Order: sequence, then C-alpha cells, then structure tokens
Amino acid sequence: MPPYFQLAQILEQKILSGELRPGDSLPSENQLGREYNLSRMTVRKCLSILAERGLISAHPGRGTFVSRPALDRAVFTIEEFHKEMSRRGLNPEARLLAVKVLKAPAEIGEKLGLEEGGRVMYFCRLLLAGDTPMALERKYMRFKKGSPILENELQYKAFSEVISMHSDVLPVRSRMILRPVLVGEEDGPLLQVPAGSPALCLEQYLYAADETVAGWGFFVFRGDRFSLVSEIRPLKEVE
Amino acid sequence: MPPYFQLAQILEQKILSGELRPGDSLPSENQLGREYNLSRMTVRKCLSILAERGLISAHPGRGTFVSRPALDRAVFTIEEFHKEMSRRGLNPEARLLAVKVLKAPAEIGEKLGLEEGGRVMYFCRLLLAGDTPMALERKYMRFKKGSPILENELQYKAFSEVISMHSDVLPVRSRMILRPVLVGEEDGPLLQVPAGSPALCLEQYLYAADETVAGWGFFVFRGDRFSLVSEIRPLKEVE
DNA sequence: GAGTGGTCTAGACCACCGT
DNA sequence: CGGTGGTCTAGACCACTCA
Repeated sequence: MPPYFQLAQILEQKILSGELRPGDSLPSENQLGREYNLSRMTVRKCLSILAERGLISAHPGRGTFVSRPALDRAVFTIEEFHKEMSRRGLNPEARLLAVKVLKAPAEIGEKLGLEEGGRVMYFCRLLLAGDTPMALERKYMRFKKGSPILENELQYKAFSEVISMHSDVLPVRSRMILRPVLVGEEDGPLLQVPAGSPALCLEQYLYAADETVAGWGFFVFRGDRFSLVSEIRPLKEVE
Repeated sequence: MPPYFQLAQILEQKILSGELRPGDSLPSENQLGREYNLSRMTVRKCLSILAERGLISAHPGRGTFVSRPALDRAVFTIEEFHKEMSRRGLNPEARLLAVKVLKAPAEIGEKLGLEEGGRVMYFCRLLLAGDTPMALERKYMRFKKGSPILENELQYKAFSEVISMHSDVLPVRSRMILRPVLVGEEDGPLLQVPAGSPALCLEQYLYAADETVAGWGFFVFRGDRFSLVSEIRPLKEVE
C-alpha cells in the first residue's frame, strides 16, 4: 500500500469521523510532509485524490479546506448491461427476440438521417438476470447492403459494438436519456409485469465522427427489479 | 497555460482526429518527455488527465494505450434542486406545503432509529420551475425539542442543510435511490398530473458520522417534465 | 535484460493571499 | 513580507512484461 494512499485514508477517516469538520483548514502541504515524513509531491498526490472525491478543496495562497459534502447531489451510473448485472452479482443473459430489415418509419428515419423509404436494421432483445426479465431493448441502425446478420453476435454485443461490426460507421459519441414510463401492452408479457407498471426508459443515440446518428433505440427496465443507487464510498483498502 | 495541459490537448487532438486510434499505444513516458522537452513527472501529470477522462489507459510493464470509448455506459447527475433547475435554465421556486411534528409511523421510526412513539419532524415542499410543478418533496428527521421551526429556511434550504440547522446532528454521508413510480392519488393534484402518471422517485438517506440515519425522505419528479441526460463528448477545447 | 508504468525524493520558481 | 498551493525538474528504486 503506497504511502500517499495510506495518508489519504488517514485524512479521509478524520473527515468522515468529524475530527476534521467542513470549513476546517488542513495542515499545509509542507506541514503534512514533515509530520508524515513524506516529500511534498507525495503529499500532493494524496490530497489530489481527496480533492477529486470532493472531500477537500485547495485555494492558492490560502490553504486547503475540508469541503461541505454535496449531500443533496446524486450521481447514477449505468454500465453496459452485462457489466451492470455482473456488478450487482447477477447472471446476465440475453435473448434475441427479433431481427428485421425494414423500411424506416418516418420518426426513426428522421432520427437516423435517412431519406424517405430508407431501410433500417432493427433488433429486439430481452435482457435477463438469471431467469428474471430485467429489460427489453429495441434498437435501430442504418442498414448496410450485403452485410450479414450474425445472430450470435447480436445476442451478446452492446449496441455500439453491433454498429461497429455491422456497418462501416464508427460511433464515437453517445447521448442517453433516462425517463420514467409505463410498461406498454406489448412489452408487459415479455417483461412479465402488468401493462401500466412503472419502468425506466433509457433512450440511446449513437453518433459518428461526422455528427450523424449511427444508431438509435431504447431500453425499458422493469421498475420493480431495477433501481439506481448513488453512494459515497470510503477509499478501498485493497484493490 | 501550463505545459502539461498543452501536451494533453495535443494528445487529445491526435486521438480525436483518428491519428491515434483505439488500441494504439502511446509513446512511452520517457519518449514523450524527450520529444516535448518535459520531465517525466510532467508527462505523467498530463497522461493522468487523459486517463481520468477515459481516453487512455496505462498498463504497468506494457505501455499506455488509447481506449475504446465507453458508449454503452451512462452517467446521470442530479444536483440539489435549485442548482439543477438553474443549470437547465429554469427559475426554481419552492412552496412549503406542510410542517409537522408527529409520532413516527413505525416504518419511518425504524429508519431513523427511534424508539416506539418517538417524534419526528416532517415537512413537505412543492418544487416548481417557473409556475410549473416539477416535484414533490417529503422529508422526515428526528425532532429536537425546543428547536424553533423556521418556515423561511424550510422553504429554501436543501434537506441536509435543514438537518444541520434544526438538529445538532451533522449529516456527513448520503445514499440516494432512483426508481420509477406511479403518481399517487394524493400527489396527482399537487403535481398537476393525473394519478398513475409515470414519475421518478428519488429516495434520500442522510447519515451522521456514527452511521445513524439523520434524515430520510424522497422526491417525486414529474416524468413528463423531468428526465436525465448523459453525454459522452469527444472533449473540451479551452479552459 | 531492457523497457514500461508506479512511486518517491529534495530541491526549485511562480502567482497568489494575508498581514 | 512569509506562507500557501501550482508547477516543474532530474534523478531514483520497484514490480511488471516481453522477447
């Protein structure tokens, strides 16, 4: 365990235990270096960790101070589905329910920047944890003539990877929107919940380097099985 | 503009322009130091910035490589209500609908670690943007005898601040849970949406230094007015 | 064994702040 | 002015990887 990390833990402990309170000033970097027998650069490495996590903030010419924690702020992260479920200790699975090439509905053709009557590839997956349906995924991308539809890959790969492989467009940027929705008549039986149940809709836009939309679609997550948690975690001891 | 930042911009540009592609290896730290006439520590400071942003990742003994961007990952942030609305260019407002001291219902007493029949302070606020109701907030905290109830402050302060001021407990840690819900019969008229509409419930636990729960409660955000957005951008240019 | 990133040191100069 | 944090240097040792 490197010294800078140990010192970070010591200082974190003092802050979380209330020994150092919000607004208090920390000893100067030189002071800390003397106290703990570390060079100033090492002390700074340690402080930069605590600053990143929002526990302290440094002010040139004045000193370093304990921050008031942002307790009324929340940060939620959603990983790619397989990682997300593994993180939660669940066994992720996916069932490919549909793959089609179809004339783009107006709304979707517009999003993807296609002309009237352009063709899109569509797929739909049921995402499970163990045997429990967790989410439904419906995605659309430009259809590339002659490109083979590889069901095996469609079952396991994330949307951005499917696009990279199927088309010759490389997505470089994404935009996701999270909102609450009601489970639709069609989706209820698939998710094994009554229509009208609360759910989370995670809409996804993937953009190519030229700012065109390479893919669009959404997930519908069961509200009774999927929620998001935001927590402040202590520094780990082992890693 | 410090040298480490300039170099970060140069490398960032090479990655975004495709001169350096995902999977490519960067020159070694010593190599970069020679090329740009910088010490190794300065080069490392620069690389740590790019690594933080997820553009590169370092592997001991092997080298530093350009990362594939995490396009199927989303990060959502909810600020304290007034900041959140200001960020969205809206005028935040709050109306205090109720303040009460009451015997803790079993469920809430348990959360707050109170004995049977302990008293809690409860308040309810309607949060608006302009004249549009955005969310309803219902919060519970331990009741401190003799503490004055300051309606003015209850109207403007975030929950953690209310607790800091009203009680002598200092919240130091928070846990928030986000889930989709249906608007209840009671809340519908207040939020000016039909009961059964989709909404987001943001549950909040505030912990004191001794790990006891200092406050608990939740927000209910209108689903038709409030959604969360996550964007992964190629990068910033200046600043 | 040569090269890599991870860590650490003991200096240094600067802009900034308070007195 | 002296002290603060922000930046930088030119060395050093280590564990690791790869040929």
